[in-house]
Amino acid sequence: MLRLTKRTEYGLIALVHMAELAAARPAEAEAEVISARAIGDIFPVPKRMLAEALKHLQQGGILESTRGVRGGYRLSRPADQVSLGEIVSILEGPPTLTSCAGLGAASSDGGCDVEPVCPIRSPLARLRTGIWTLFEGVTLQALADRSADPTGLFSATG
Amino acid sequence: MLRLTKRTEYGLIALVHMAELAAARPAEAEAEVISARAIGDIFPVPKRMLAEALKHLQQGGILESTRGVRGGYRLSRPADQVSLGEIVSILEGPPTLTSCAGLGAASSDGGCDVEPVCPIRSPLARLRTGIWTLFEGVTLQALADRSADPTGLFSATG
DNA sequence: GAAAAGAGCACTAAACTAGTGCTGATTAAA
DNA sequence: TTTAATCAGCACTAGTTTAGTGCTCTTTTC
Repeated sequence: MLRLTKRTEYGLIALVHMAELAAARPAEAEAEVISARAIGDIFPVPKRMLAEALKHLQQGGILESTRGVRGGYRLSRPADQVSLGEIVSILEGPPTLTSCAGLGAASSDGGCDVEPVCPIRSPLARLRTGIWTLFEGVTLQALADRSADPTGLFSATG
Repeated sequence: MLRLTKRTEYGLIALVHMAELAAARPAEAEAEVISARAIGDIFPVPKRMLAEALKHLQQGGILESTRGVRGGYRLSRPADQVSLGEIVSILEGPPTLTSCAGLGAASSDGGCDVEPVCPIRSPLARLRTGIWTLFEGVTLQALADRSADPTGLFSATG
């Protein structure tokens, strides 16, 4: 039912928390690292899964990691330069909607028998683009600003 | 990865096909019924799964069924009065995005330990609304019009 | 009747998800 | 130099979901 995985949820919780910490700091101050353990102590989520998510986010370039005692993670970019699309894409791949509507188009269509006569391929591909656009337009900053509408669809500027 | 199920795909294929048939007919003409077998003969999809999808769509009120020889299904409403949101909602439930962000809000939150301190509940609920709005805004008619943008997000009127 | 078609229930196999176990590498601090 | 905190990597299990099939029953036209 168009659901994000738990790992993505945990990753998002951690990222939003880091963005909130950053917002509470003077803009010039360097971001301090925060360990997976520390985040897991704050939010009652399975610590190992949380660590998995953080690891992936590091590999995806959203987080920087420091190892060893007093190590941890921090955002590698300001929160307003990280999109939800990028986060979700790293943690569970880009939204595909259907098996045949991958971003790369033709490459992933090999296995679909319907493709030559499929009446929904093209419209669903456009719909997927719409969803993707929505995700790309939501920044981590917007997610962390709890009172705001992250999509911008319902605010005055829309 | 935010993917629709196969059953939903098959249901959409059938519905779009019916909408195309309707478009090729004079507006006043009554829609003829088309059997699950006939649709399955046109598109190379598992016939039984297709039948499952059609059955659900009938139960959901989008299709009318006629039993017996020469029976089958037809749209119970014009294609421009059926939204993709309604279709998806019938075939796999409304998009929830996260386990705790159900449409009914509080009722489905019982099992979430994070809820009291969750930093992403509210923003994700708004994002879910955005996706839902997108789905609600796409009509079956728009899906059947292959050259058009079903979301309306990228057309001149947007 | 016979055959075509939908309605309903139950079942299996494969894939995915959530979560855990364990070991290794790196680094600050005692 | 030892210790402990922390990230990094691999593999494994159990539960759930998804895809697809089997079978029977009812309805309706011919």
